[in-house]
Amino acid sequence: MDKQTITIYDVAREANVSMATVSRVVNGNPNVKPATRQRVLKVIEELDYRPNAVARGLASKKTTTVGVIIPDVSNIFFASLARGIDDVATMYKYNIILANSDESGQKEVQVLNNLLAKQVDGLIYMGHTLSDDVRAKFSRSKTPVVLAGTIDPDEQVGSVNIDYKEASRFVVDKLVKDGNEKVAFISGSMDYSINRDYRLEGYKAALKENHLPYDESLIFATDYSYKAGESLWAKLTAIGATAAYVVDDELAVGVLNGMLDHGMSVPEDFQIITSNNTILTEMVRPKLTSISQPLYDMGAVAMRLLTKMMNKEEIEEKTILLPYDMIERNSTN
Amino acid sequence: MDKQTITIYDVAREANVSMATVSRVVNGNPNVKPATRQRVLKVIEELDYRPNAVARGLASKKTTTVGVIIPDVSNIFFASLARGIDDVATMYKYNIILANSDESGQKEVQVLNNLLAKQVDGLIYMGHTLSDDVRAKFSRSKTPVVLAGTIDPDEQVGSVNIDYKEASRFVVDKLVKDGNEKVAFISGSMDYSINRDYRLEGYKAALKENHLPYDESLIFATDYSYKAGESLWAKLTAIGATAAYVVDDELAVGVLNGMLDHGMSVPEDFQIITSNNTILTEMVRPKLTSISQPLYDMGAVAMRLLTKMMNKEEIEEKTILLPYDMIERNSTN
DNA sequence: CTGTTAGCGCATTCAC
DNA sequence: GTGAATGCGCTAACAG
Repeated sequence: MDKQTITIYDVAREANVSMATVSRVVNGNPNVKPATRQRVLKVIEELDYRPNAVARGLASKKTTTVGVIIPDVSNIFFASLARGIDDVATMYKYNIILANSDESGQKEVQVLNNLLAKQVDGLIYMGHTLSDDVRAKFSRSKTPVVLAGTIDPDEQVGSVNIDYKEASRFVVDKLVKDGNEKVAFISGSMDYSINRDYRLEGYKAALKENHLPYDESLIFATDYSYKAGESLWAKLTAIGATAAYVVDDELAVGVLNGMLDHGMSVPEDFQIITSNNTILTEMVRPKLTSISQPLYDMGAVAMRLLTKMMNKEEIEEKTILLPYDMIERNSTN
Repeated sequence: MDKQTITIYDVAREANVSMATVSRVVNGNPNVKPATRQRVLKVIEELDYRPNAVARGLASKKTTTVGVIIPDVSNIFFASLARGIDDVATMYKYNIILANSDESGQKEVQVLNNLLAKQVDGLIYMGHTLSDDVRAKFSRSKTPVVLAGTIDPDEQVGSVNIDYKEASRFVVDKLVKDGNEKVAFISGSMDYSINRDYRLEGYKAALKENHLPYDESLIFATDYSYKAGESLWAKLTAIGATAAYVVDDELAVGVLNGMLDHGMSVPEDFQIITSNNTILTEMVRPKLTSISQPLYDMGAVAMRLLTKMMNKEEIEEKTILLPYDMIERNSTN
């Protein structure tokens, strides 16, 4: 039942060298005579020898794997980030242990312990918010951490985001300038710092700039789901809102379809700008105008930053803001 | 720079026992006197000791991690499977190393070597097809393998799917019975066994049952993309097709929108049934009728099967077919 | 350039 | 019940 496990000793014996030499050629150490290098390489080929990464990890204290904590892989937003992460990880010879957290504090802590036990060289964390438990563990651990698409007001660890406040201000300003005096802010939980301290602040700033009053009844805090959005049309029309900035695409599609299914026209009666520019925005009719976050790039940059940290390189700035954009489609004028 | 690395020896010393005893309590070995177990547990708590999984893996030859090869995490179809896989993996105390393959044979082989080097206890493979290289590696390796949502005509390794041929036959039959005499088959590459040997066969079977001729000009083999679908409307209408069975949701949405954007009505002028019942089918207007594959469950069952294989349990049947369904929405009559 | 020798942290016999 | 000893496969000094 034992699988043909070929070790470094087998190679050493066949090549008439010591295991140290084999180790050297495997690790690209230059201190090996070309001739013997060739010989060793040949034996490695013949025996189909593959270094045992676990033993390697134990001896070198490096596993070349990073832990990635993600709320839910089947959420396109996070999955896009994950793809960027994995591509850069592969580029730098790292593997990724992917762990779903469901945004549950308890599960996050458990997952984190697990990842740390597996001796990951670094961690990438994604989520709508960062619990105190988790933040505490991060700062206690010596393992480098980077947040991707995730806000931490403390800025104790690395992070890669866009400027959410400014992006929010920008699109709300557009909505107002296009003639909407009652612009709704449709968001997920206000417990999330990103919604409360960044996007809502941007929303308020835009109103202020345009000398419009802040009206709390225009603020909708729900969950990030299609269903939640679908049921919002009644309240929105009742209150006289003529436009909305929505913080999540599925939610926005819900709002859109709720409107359409109840006889409203978009953008004639109601205008919508959403936040994530996922492919959904192109698939619905009318297509949705959206802030465009470079999701793939955010993941990629986060992973790149992490490689630098793991490599103990100098980091110029560990809080990175990537440029955002606004893609105008047919849900606005 | 060394992180406070607390080992089993530290615990042993503090608890006045040997490291063997600590190992026993950590691993739940019953041969430990309750009193000393308590003492050890207490010290573990105090020192915040966390067993090093790498050392454990080297000593026990088990890493409690499985490799998952996925074409692209940001594809909702595979991501849904991945979510099911991870949930069950977590349930059985396994972690997942996720690796994107882009369906590239070369990358797959590389990824596979990598995963094997990391000593994963098992492998789950997803993809539209299984290359000979990869299949060869699977049968040569002693590491258990399960395919999820992936066809292998050989049936040498475990697999979890739905009955693609039957599902295809079923929906095409419906389309025909609803009065469509020219039903298009819109597929990805015919190099993929799943399209060529299963779905197309189901399509042919349905035609035959209904005494309709097989017309090759109704077969469209393109790639799985929104854009590809969007441009198909001209050919479809030119040939007089009044309905289509589409093998991928993004592709189907493309077909739908292509039709609508060019003045056709769905389902009045053209009916569509798609294959994966992802959330996309609910987000477009009209909503798409779809075969429903239990994606999450397929992933979950695949992982469950793998745990059995890793545990060397008896497997009654390693080629599992899960039930499919058809969800009728508004793209059919 | 190459070989020898220690561990890395833990599971696992084998004694006691 | 518990402890001492061995080895998993490899990296990393240290000699030579």
